[in-house]
Amino acid sequence: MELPNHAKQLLLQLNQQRAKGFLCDVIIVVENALFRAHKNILAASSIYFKSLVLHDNLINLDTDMVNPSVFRQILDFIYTGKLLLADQASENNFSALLTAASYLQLHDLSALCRRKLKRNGKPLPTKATSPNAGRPLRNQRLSSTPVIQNRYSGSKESGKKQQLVEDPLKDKLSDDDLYVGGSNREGSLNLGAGKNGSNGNLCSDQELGLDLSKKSPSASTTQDEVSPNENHQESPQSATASTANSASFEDSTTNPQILEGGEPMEMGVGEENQSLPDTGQRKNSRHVARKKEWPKKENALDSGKGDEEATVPNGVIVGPSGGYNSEHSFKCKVEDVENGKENSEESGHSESESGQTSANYVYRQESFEPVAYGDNLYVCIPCGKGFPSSEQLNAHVETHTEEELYIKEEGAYIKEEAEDLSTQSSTFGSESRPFKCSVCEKSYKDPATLRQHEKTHWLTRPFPCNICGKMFTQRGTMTRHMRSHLGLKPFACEECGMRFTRQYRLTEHMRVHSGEKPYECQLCGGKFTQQRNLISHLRMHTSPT
DNA sequence: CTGGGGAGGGGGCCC
DNA sequence: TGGGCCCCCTCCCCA
Repeated sequence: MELPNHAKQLLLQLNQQRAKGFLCDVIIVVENALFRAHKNILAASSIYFKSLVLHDNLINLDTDMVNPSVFRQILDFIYTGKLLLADQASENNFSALLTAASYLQLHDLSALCRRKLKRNGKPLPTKATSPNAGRPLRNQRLSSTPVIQNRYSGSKESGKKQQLVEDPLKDKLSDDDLYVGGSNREGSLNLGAGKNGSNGNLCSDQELGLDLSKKSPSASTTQDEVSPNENHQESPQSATASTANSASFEDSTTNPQILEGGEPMEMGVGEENQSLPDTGQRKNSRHVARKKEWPKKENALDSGKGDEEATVPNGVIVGPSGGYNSEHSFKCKVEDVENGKENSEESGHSESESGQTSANYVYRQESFEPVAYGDNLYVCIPCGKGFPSSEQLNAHVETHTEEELYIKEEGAYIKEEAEDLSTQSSTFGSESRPFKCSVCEKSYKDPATLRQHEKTHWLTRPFPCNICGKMFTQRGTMTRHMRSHLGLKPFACEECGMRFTRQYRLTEHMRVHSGEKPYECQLCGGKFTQQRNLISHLRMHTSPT
C-alpha cells in the first residue's frame, strides 16, 4: 500500500509552513536578506546545510557565492523540487544558480543547471565565467562557522575569522565545487552589493563577528532541547527567530530584510510594509504577541514564561519608515548628551515607545488570520488598536505622539533630579578615579573604562544588531541582544530546567529553589529574593501614597 | 478591583 | 570580551 502523493503533499505542507514561518527553526542570512526555513529540510537537502544547521539557528551564507534572489530560487527548489526561474531564465541566472548550488552542495540542482547550460551551448561557469571567477579556493569558505560572521567584506575581523575558522567540509568538496572556485573581488562585490546598491560599507569597519553559542555550565542540552517554557509553544505566526521581526531597518546596507516565507520583500515598496520599532521591542514583545489575541484577554501567549522569546508575530517589518531607526538612535543619544545622564537610554526606552510613534511603528501580520480584528490588520503597537488601513493607523499614531510628548516633558524634571543624584554619587571618591569624562562628571579608574564610558556620549552607536538593526554602544550588549533574538538561553536551571539568557538571571532564579532571600528591607524586615524587588518594595515605603 | 510581591526579560554600564 | 550588577518594564498571582 502506498499513497502516491504522500511525499508531494508532505512537501507542500512544509512549504506552506515555511511561508507562514511555522516551526521554522533557522534563519539564513544572505546579504541583507533573511530567509526562514526548517533545519530538517535543509539538512535533508544538502550535507553542507546539514553541518550548518546542526549547531546554529542563524546561518550566514557567503555572499560571493549566493545572492538573495538566487537563494530564494534555491529555497523554493528545496521545498518544491521545482525551479522557478527569475525574470528571464537567462544563462546568467543558471550560472549563478550553479555556482550557488555547488557552494551549497545541492548536487541535484547543480546537475540540473549544468544540463541546462550545456543544452544552451553555454560554457559552464569556469574561472573565467563564473561570477566568482578568480577567487582563491580558500575563499570558498563554506561558511559553516559557529559564529555569526560579519557579512561585510570590508571587515578586518570578519576576514580574520574566516581564515581562522576550520572548514569542516574542506575535504568533502564534490566535483560540483569545480564550478565554485574563483572570482575576482569585483565579481564578489557585485554579488555582495545590497539591494540599494551598497555592500554594507557603512559597517565595514565594524566588527560584527559574534559568538552567540554560549554553553550552559550546567546544561548539556542543546538549544533545541528546550524546556517546556521554550519556543515550542510558538504560534504559527512566530518562529524561533521571529523576534527578528522586530526589525526596523535603518537601511538595507546594514540591516537584513526578513523575507517572509522566503519571499523577498523590497524595502519601502509600499504602505503594506510597515515597520516595527526596534528600540524597546523586546520589552514590548508581550504587547506585540498580545496583538494577535486582542481584544481577547491575553493569557495563552503569556502562559508559558519564556514564550516571549518567540512570540513576536510574523509581521513584515520592512517598510518606508526604515530610516527612522537611525534617527531614533540619534535622538536617544542627543538626549543622552543633553541630559548628561547615564541612564538616559532607559528613558530612551520609555521614550522609544513614545518616540516610535513618530514613525510607523506598526506592523502587518501577513500570515495572521484575523479573528477578532476583522480587517484591522494595521495595529498600533503601544495601544493595541487595530485599523483597516495604514492611513487610518498613521492618523491614529499622530495622536499618540502628542500626548506622549507631554509625558516626556513631565519626565524631564524627574530626570534632572535623578541626574543630580547620579552625578553626586559618581564623583564621590573620585580621588582614586583619575580618568575623568570630558562630557560629564564621571571618573574612572582606568582609561579603557573611560573610553568605554565616553562611547555612551557618542551620537552614533557602532554596534548594530544584524537582525533588527538596533544600535548599541557596546558589542557585548549587542551580542547579548542577539541572543535574545535567537532564543539562545544557554543557562539552564538544574532544578526545573528553565533556561536563561544570562548567568546572572540563573543565579537569581536559583534563589527561587533555595528559598534564599538575601535582600531585606530595613524598614519592615521584609525579605526578597531579588534586589530589584526590594527596591520596588522600598518605593512603596517612600511613595507619598 | 487593586496593591504588593515574585519573577522573567531587556538595555546600560562598569569592572 | 564577558560577567556582574543596576535599573526599568512587564506580567502573573494572590490577598
